[in-house]
Amino acid sequence: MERTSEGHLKTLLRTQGLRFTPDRLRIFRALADADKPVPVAALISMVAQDGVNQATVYRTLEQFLAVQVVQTVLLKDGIVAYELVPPFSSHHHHFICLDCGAVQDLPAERVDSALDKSMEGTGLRVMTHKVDIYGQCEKCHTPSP
Amino acid sequence: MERTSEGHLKTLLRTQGLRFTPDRLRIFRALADADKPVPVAALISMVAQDGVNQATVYRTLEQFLAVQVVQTVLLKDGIVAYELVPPFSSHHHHFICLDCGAVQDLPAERVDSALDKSMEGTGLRVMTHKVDIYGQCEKCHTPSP
DNA sequence: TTTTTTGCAAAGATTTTGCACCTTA
DNA sequence: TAAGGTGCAAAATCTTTGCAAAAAA
Repeated sequence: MERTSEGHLKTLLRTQGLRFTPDRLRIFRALADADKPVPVAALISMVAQDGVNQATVYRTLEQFLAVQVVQTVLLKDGIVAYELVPPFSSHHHHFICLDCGAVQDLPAERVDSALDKSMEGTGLRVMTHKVDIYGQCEKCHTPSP
Repeated sequence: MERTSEGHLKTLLRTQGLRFTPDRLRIFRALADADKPVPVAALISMVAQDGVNQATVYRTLEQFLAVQVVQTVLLKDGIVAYELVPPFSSHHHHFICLDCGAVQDLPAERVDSALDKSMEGTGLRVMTHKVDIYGQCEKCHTPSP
């Protein structure tokens, strides 16, 4: 049986009563290739080359969000971007540079356990979380003329 | 000298070459009163009662964001909301219910220190961070017919 | 009095929709 | 062939702008 990420997408979509179509796969691949959060506008132009209509992108993102294929992330200046979530990508956190807007992934383990511990006994049922750290990346705080 | 939050806002705005106006104060108060992240649309209607124009809300949020009076937060379904940041509000994290969308603040200490530790030696200059935890609030996972 | 802010209403963008046609399962 | 998905273009929304009048410093 298929063990690829795309195979898993196919299974997941079908399980949810959705179809595995060429357009959906193209959108999925664009997100996988980008390997960082992508704003809708950027995603639209990325897949436009493959002939995917923008209405399809909006509709697909809504579905992907509903079935947990993607999640939204806030970039600098309040721009919303989309990225794949586990198991389509690794669980990680973000470092967002407030100067240049670059986003880099951070391994999540260290923070995760502290986070879990801090939620014990709250009566809240934790399903997932997002940690975004903001500051200056190396490039932006390195001395320059 | 003034020690109130509004006094501080006044000082901050002036320091940044911005003016302390009635409309800006109204918007600030609406956010303070809400005491939780407010989507733009909601903020617009809240202050509309006080006669604040919607263009003013957009312009003010942009300035408040620039001078760090507010920050953006992502609610369920990718809705962007605004909330005051320290020292205008306490530093905290969010718990967002994936069922009903309710947001509640969580004390931040426990996670913060783990977070700081995890960033040591990365070469990144941390300025702030956001931690959003998603799951089901008590109401939503309490047994019901 | 100088500089910024605001209102208004129009312009521009972004998203959503309806419906006929095409695909997947 | 039944249930979804997609394209298209219009409609509905949401945001931004220009400019003249009003307000802050």
